[in-house]
Amino acid sequence: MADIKAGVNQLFLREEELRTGMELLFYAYREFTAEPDEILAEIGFGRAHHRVIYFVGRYPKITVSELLAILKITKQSLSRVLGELVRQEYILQQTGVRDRRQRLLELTDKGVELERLLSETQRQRIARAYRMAGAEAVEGFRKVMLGMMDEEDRAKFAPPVPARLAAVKR
Amino acid sequence: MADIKAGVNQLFLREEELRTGMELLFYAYREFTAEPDEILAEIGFGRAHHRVIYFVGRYPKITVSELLAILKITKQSLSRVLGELVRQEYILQQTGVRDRRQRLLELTDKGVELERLLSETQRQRIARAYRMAGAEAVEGFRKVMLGMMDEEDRAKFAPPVPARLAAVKR
DNA sequence: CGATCACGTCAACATGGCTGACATAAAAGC
DNA sequence: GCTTTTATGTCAGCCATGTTGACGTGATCG
Repeated sequence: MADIKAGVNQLFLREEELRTGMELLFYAYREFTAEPDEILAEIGFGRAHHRVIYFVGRYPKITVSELLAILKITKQSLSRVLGELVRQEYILQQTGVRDRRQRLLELTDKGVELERLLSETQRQRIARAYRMAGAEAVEGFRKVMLGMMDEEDRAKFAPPVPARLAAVKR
Repeated sequence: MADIKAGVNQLFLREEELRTGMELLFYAYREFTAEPDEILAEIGFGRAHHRVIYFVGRYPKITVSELLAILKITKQSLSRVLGELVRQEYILQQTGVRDRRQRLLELTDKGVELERLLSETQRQRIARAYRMAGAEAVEGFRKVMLGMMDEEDRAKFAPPVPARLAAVKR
C-alpha cells in the first residue's frame, strides 16, 4: 500500500518535473528573443534577419548553402531576408575564389554594428543567468541542452576539433 | 605582456562561452518543437494550437484572460486557434459560475488525447536529456533557465506556494 | 444606473515559413 | 568537349500566426 502510493507519487513528481522543464524552455526562449525583436521591429526587420546576421557574423565567409544547413529553412525563405540585408549593406557577398559559384557572406561594418546591438542584450541576459547560477550550474545547463538535441546538432558543439564549418574547403 | 594576453584570452573565452549559450538555446528549442510540429501539420494545426492545448491541459478551468496573460498574444490571435479547438471539440468552454462573463476552458477527452500525443515526444526528449545529464546537471539547467527570465515569469516557478493561477478566485 | 470588465468578432496587414517551377553560370565527370 | 550536377537566384502563390483598430454584448461593480 505504501509502496503503491510512493510509486504514484514518483510518477507525479516526474510528470511535474518534465512539465516544468518544458515551461522553462518556453518562457526562457520567449524572453530571450523579446528584446532583439523590439529593436528589429524599429528598423523594419524581423527575427529571421537577426538569425542570418548572427550566423554570418559567427562564420565569416560562410556560403549560402552552409547557412541554409544551419537555419534549416528553404532558400526562398532565406533569399528574402538575405537579399534585404545585402541591398541595405549589412552583408557583403563575394564570389568564391576556389569555386566561383559560391557567394561568400560577410558582415559589413554596418552589419557588425547591428549584430552587436541585437545580440548584446542576449549576451548580457545569458551572462547574467550564468553569473546568478554559478559555474557548476552552467555546466549542467550545457549538458541538458546538449541532451535535448539530436546527434546532428550536438556534433556542432563537440569539444575536440570543432568540426564546424571552417574545417572544410572553401 | 603576458597579462594583456591572458586578459584578451579571457575575453575571448567569455565571448565564445556566451555565443555557445545562445546557440544551445537556438538549436535545442528548434528540435524541441520539431516533432510536435510535424504531427500538428498532419491534422491542419500549428504550434499555436499546441500551446493552447498544453496550457489548458496544465491549468484546467483556466479563463481566457489568464491564458492570454501566459501566452502574451492578442485576444484576436488566440481567438482564431481557440475557436478552431472548441469547434472541433478538443476544448470545452463552460460559463463561470461565480462570474458568468468568464469562459472556463477545459480539455475534452479528445483534447487530452491530442495533448498527450503532442507533448509525449517532448517529455521524452526532456526525460532523455535529464537522464543523460544527471540530477545535478538538471538543477543547474533549472537555475540557468530561471536566471534567463524576467522576474515576472520567474515567479511562476517559485517553490513556496506556487503562486500560479489556481490560487486566485475563479 | 453608468462604468468597467470579460469576451467575441470583423477587417486588414506583416512576417516568415512553405511548394513548385524555371534560369544561369560554374564545376565535375565521362 | 559535351553532359550532368551543383550553387545560387527568382517568380508566384499559399498558409500560419502574429499585429492594430473598431465595435458589440452581456455581466458585474460601485
